[in-house]
Amino acid sequence: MAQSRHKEPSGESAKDRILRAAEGLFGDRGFEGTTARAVAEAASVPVALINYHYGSKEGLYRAVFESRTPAIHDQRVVGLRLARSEPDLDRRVELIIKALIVPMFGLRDDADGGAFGRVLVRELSDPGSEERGIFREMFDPVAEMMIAALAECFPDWTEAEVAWAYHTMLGAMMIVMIDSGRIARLSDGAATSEDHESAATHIVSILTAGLRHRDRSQTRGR
Amino acid sequence: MAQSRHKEPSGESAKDRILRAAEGLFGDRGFEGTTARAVAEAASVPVALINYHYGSKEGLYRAVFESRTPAIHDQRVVGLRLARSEPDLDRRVELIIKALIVPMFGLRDDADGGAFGRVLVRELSDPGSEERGIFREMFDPVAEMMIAALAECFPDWTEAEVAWAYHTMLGAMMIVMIDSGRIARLSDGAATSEDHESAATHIVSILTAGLRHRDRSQTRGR
DNA sequence: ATCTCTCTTGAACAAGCGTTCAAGTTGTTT
DNA sequence: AAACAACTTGAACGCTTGTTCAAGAGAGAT
Repeated sequence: MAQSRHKEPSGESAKDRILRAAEGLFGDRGFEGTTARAVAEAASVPVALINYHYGSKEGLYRAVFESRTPAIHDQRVVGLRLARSEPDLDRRVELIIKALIVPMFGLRDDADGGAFGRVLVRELSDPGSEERGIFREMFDPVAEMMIAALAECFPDWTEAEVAWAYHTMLGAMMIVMIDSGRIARLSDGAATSEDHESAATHIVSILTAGLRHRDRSQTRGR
Repeated sequence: MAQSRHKEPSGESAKDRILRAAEGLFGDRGFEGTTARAVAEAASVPVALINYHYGSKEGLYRAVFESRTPAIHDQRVVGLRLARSEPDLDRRVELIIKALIVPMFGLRDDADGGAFGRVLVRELSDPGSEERGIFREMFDPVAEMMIAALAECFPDWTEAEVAWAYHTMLGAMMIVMIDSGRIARLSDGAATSEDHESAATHIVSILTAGLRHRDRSQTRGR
């Protein structure tokens, strides 16, 4: 039996319920805005259980990342391997962009509901993130792989050009992850971040064209 | 005399010192992560003065937006008017993108140090933002103008295509505003968000090409 | 039945939170 | 000089925060 020795009436351990509740609340209210008691109530457990299982509030926060990151990492690596097997460089660019974006948007399908995406962007927005080192540990390795793959597509680009290409992609992805209705409001419902499939199609098409056809006369050699 | 009737030994009133300190702290630690006492200490005033001048912590938060938004708004409107006077639609696109991005990056030059940019992205990431309505009040009107200007450049595009073009631009801008060193780290210093002029050049060139040359076969008529 | 180990519980802790209040200061007006 | 209004101050308020603690519950091993 993979689970603990205790009974699991609802099919989910208290420890897991805490993690799932925490993910949702960290996404909605941020790390500081989320109280241990709110997590406990959402998970239907006493507050003390959080510290028993995760040591501290920050321990719980890290656990949320550790629970979601590996799947995203793996999907990106697979997507990147697929992209590298495409000999046509123009089509390979599109596959690289998809390898970055699709695993992230896929989360919105899960029970997750996009909560982890919001947690992630919040962590990226926080200058204190550098101290915690979550991104350095969990995301920088894949990021370097993606940048390297991009550099192979454009052998004559400068390092800065490749770097900004990657971060432009990242930024475009971010806005879908954090949107909570403004995109739909501004477009009268014509576009919505909840339809991630459509969002991915639009963004990928713009980014792909942007990388393929960018004017380098101002940026080359800087 | 534009100032209060009291003496201004340091050339800046206590009320302004509070506002400036608050902007920095809200940017670094977020709304919930910033304590009234930290703001008071940074501004060298007693805590009580915050509530006297701004009513509450949230009142101070709104005041930060009210102090920065008008200048950005005006610069964007001017940039947009300039863009509309450009008859060549291909070149007009680039001017519209610059009208969005340049006023925002310009803040990094000021004593501001990019703090307001971080406050802004944090507010956008917060689902509670919809209740507060800061974006609806202060940013949606210009956003609608920019989307309309974009639609004029591409008369055959669907509403969704225009909407996603705008939000892709917005996302790319965001990542520069919130970066606190990761871009430089991942590129070994070849790219840095502190050099906003270079950042703007790179991002504008990618976005301009992305809008001009995007493949619409997947998005047209959806 | 007893022991042991893991998990769970409610109560308590000190520290910090945003806000309020009455008293004091300062420059202007009467 | 007395009254006034705007601003500043330090202390205090009630409340919430993350964390700790000792006691209890439940299942497998002896």
